[in-house]
Parts: sequence; structure tokens; C-alpha cells
Amino acid sequence: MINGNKLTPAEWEIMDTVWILGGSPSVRDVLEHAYPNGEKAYTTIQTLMNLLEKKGLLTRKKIGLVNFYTPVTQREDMLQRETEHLISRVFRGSAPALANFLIAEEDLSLDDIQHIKALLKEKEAQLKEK
Amino acid sequence: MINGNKLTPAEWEIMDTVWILGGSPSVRDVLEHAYPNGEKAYTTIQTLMNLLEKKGLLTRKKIGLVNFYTPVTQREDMLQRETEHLISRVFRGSAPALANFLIAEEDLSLDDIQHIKALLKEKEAQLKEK
DNA sequence: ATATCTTTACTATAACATTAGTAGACAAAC
DNA sequence: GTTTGTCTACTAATGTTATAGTAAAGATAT
Repeated sequence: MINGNKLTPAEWEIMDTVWILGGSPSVRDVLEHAYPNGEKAYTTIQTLMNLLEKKGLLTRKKIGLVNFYTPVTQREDMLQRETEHLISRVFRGSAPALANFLIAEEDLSLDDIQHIKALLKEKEAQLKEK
Repeated sequence: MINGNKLTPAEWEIMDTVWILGGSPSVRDVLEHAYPNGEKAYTTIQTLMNLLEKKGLLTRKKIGLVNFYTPVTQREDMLQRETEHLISRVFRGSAPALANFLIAEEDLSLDDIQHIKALLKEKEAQLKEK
């Protein structure tokens, strides 16, 4: 199964670390990057990463003794999935509602606003073109 | 405690129904509105609503035999909380990153874009004023 | 005034998520 | 070549969320 599984918070932390590290990190790589002060046990991370393999989000390849884990999806796919989940659950399915809320309620700098404006202009041109 | 508790999916469904219904619905009101075909048992909703009281999201007042539940917070407060949760967990704490993503990746109509532009202009004026 | 229905309060169970321990395999260090 | 350390595979314990059953209290209908 490619998917259908929502990531739990602990799983997300692992996946995010894998994406940040890039390539095919080992359990120890992830542990050291995400929990440098021993916040979690090695075997905890190991269990989670094997779980993520079972869920189809990581693939695993053993080289010598050690397993190396490769993400199956791009981080962007997850952004999309998580964002759409929020929209459907909390904003009753309306992406514009989230956009409105973001602009109205979250702290954006003038720079941010300029940047968003530019993006909008682009998007607008793109839409009109069709 | 006013809060600190994240809503679980089942809890969110309840809260959302309470907000939609308005006023101070009973367990049965919520059940009938949210699960009109008996998808969940009466006592399940009851348990969840009592849990939500314990968490400080609902208050409860008994009139005669029946408990009526009133939401403590506005729906908007929850939008904020949930949105910020997504931002911190998935967009590494950057609200603009979510905004960019939304505009780039979600389907927005020309109307939506006009609307967002207007909002941005407002926000901008507001920021410059200070 | 008894039978039936609705509601409450309490309890129980099941499913899923989180964390980590243990035994054994292998490599490296001495 | 035995000790030490790292890794895997497996298992276990704990915590949290979700779901609903049961008994008792009060209302309602006959």
C-alpha cells in the first residue's frame, strides 16, 4: 500500500528528520540528529522506523549489519496531505477559508505580505491564461 | 485549566457540532446532528462530552434530568490553535511558508485571489500605520 | 402504580501510539 | 581470541483515544 495512513506526531518527527538529513539515514543518524541529548532510546527510534517501513513511508536496505532507510515520498506530498487534512477537518473543506484566516490572524511581516502578493499575481496570471 | 489540551479527532467532531448547533446542546442534540444514522452510540458521545468538560472546553448545566453543554471557547480560538499546530509541526514554525504553500498548491479561484488580495491590502495598511 | 423510555454516572474493553528492554549476531579493539 | 560495543529482531509495558455496556434514577404513558 502506498498509503492511507496518517502520520502520528512521533512518526512525523522521524520522517521530517529523514527528509532533513536527505539520502538514506540509519537509525543512529536519525537518533543523533533529532534527539541529540538522548531524549529517546535508540530502540524507540528503531521501532518507529520499522513501523514506518511497514506503513510504506520508508524503504529499508541492509548494508552489512546496518539498515538504511529511504523515504518513499517527498516532504511536499506530506505538506499537501497534512494541509488538506486541516482544511477538511477544521475549515470545513475550504482552502480559501484557511488562507483568509492565516492572513487575518497570523503575524505576517510586510515582507511576507509582499512575497505573498507576488505569488498571487503569478497564480492569477496562470489562471487567466487558461 | 483553560487549556493546553489538543483536541483529538473525535473530540473535534463533538466540539464542531456544538459550535454549529449554537447555544447549549444536550448529548442527544449532538448525537442526532453529528451521527443521524446511529454511527456512534449515545453513551460514546456522552463520555466524550463529559471528557470535554473535564478538559475545560465545555461547561455543563443540569436542568431537570438532562445535562446541557456550553462551549467555553469560540470556534475561532480553535482554528487558531489547530492552524498554529500545523505550522509548528509541518511548516517548521513559519506561517508564511504555509501561506506560500496554500497559494502555490491548493486550488484557488480568481475570486478567492481577489478576496485574499483585498485582505492583504488591509493588513498592509494596518501594519504601516503603527 | 406498573411498564417503558430516557438519561446519568460509572465502568469496561479494544484499538492504537509510545517507549524501551532483552537476546543474539557481528565487528573492532586490545 | 576474548572483551566491548553496536546493531537487529523481537517482545513487552505503558499511555492514550475511542467506543460502548450496565445499573439506577427519574419521567411518561397506560
